[in-house]
Amino acid sequence: MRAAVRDDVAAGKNEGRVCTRFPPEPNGYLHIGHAKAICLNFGIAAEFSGRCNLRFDDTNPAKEDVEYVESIQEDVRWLGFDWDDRLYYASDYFERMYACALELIRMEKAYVDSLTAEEIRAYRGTLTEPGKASPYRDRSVEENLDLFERMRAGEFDDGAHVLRARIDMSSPNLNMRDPTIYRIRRVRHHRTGGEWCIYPMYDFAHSLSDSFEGITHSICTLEFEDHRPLYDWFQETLGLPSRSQQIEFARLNLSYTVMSKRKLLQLVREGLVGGWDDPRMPTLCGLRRRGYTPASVRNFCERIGVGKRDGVVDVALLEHTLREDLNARAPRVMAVLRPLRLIIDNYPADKVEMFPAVNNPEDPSAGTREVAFSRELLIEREDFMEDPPKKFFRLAPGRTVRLRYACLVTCTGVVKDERGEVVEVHCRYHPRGEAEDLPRARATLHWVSAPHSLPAEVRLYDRLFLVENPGDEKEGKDFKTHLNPGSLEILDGCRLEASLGAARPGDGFQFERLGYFCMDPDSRPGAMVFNRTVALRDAWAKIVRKTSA
RNA sequence: UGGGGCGUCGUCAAGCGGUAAGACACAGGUCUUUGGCACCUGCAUUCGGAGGUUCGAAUCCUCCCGCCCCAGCCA
Repeated sequence: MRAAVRDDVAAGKNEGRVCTRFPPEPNGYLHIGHAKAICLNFGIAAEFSGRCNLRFDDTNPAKEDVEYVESIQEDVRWLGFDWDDRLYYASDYFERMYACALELIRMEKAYVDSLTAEEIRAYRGTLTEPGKASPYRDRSVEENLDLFERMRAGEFDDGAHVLRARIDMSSPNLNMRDPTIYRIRRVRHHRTGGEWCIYPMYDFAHSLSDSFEGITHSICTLEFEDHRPLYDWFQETLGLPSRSQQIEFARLNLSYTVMSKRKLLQLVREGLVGGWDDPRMPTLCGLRRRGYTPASVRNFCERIGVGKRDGVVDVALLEHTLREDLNARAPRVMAVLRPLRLIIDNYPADKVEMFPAVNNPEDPSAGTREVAFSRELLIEREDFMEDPPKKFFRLAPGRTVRLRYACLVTCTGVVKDERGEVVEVHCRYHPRGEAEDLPRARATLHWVSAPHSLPAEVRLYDRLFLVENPGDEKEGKDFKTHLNPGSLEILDGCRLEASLGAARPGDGFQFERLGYFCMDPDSRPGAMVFNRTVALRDAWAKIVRKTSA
């Protein structure tokens, strides 16, 4: 891909100029598949010191809406790209396109067809049989001009006539069998209002728009490969001064998720997720709410490469670029998701100490903060086991562990409720001097001081689907049958260290030893909500998995 | 049985006639006040298959096999 562009530049094509465009249709939210296209178009332009335009392909008013043109701009900006003042709309070119259509009619390269949609389909032929000419194919230029002008004037109902390019009804490429280029749609357009009642089709509009904008490289996905001859035909036949090279690439597929607009829309419509920005969605707004950083998405797009092979990229790679970025910049903090009371018997009840804690070991400039320590602490329930297996080296009766940034403690006993459940762990701490003589603690636990901690709700997310390729609906299996019932787990009663009281929605942190979390916009004063962006890699979980398997 | 594409490690992906990069995943190990991070090691005698050309082929030729896309007045 880059090589092709490089060759064109080297060959002096377009005077070495490079101009690309990202052309979304404003009929849905952008997802990570679009991010690949965005990074490609803006990336190539930047690499060859060219320009990349943002152009809305708004030629089908029945499906489009301003809601989408706004969200799309927000998402592209969030990803970190800038189109300066080059924000365009295909609808801005309607008048010029109409003039081009008139021109095609005069050249006898287009005609008004009055067949019904069904008839046109029947006349088109099949994959193996050629199509046959419409009885209206040889209308005179005058009649075509008259009819087409009256189409624009609004004299006909939807579907009464269409304008077709006059190419070759027996072409083995179905796209060349006199494709429709204008249809009547008496629908208000979100930008042109009631000005038009005929709208151009994609192939015509896209080819012309690219030429009008001086696009040198028109990057699109594989399914348009068959359209390239038609794309070229419009520019050549009309003798447009600016020609562009269409280059195709394979769209992105991610394991354990779906990417088609139709399926994503279905998830939203049927309430299977909370909305377009549900943190489990692969939409850019969903990823943003989940806590993904723009850099992590960009790096991901960089690493997957670009080719014409359609495959499925492992989400593990996305998670890797995410952790890589978050590890470098997320402030560390201590939070306990499933609290277990830990009492330090030899620590005075009214004493409170402040210990300095490192904000980010990967970034010394992030500094330190103070965390409160007291007799009553809360630790993670899964960090204590009454009867630990061999490789478990966290807290257990008689065991000594380190409390991060604080001290060494040894478990002296437990308190159980009537059901035999451990509800309290008792320990003895080792003051400096004594601690040095102890054998090295094999584990370090995170904790919070019970009286100083803050309550919060934490939402744990997992992959939305249970199978690698849920979109593959062969054998009639609906993709929704693969939904993961455990993709969202809500934890209440979590306790956070006091410094989190200053967090704001969108802020991301590493909850030490647990994962990366970010504050959700659902948070209210006194009722914080955090989303788990991604868990830390977990060697212990791997051991558990292996020994139980 | 028409046309257009694509087949290199579990997953992406370099390679463009000179003897298989890299990343993720995976497996071991070192380090460690995060069982995180970092670091080290291992991981395709082989490039969908079979022939052929060549001193030499993943790269060129032939045939075969497999997968994807196209019959919207959607994009």
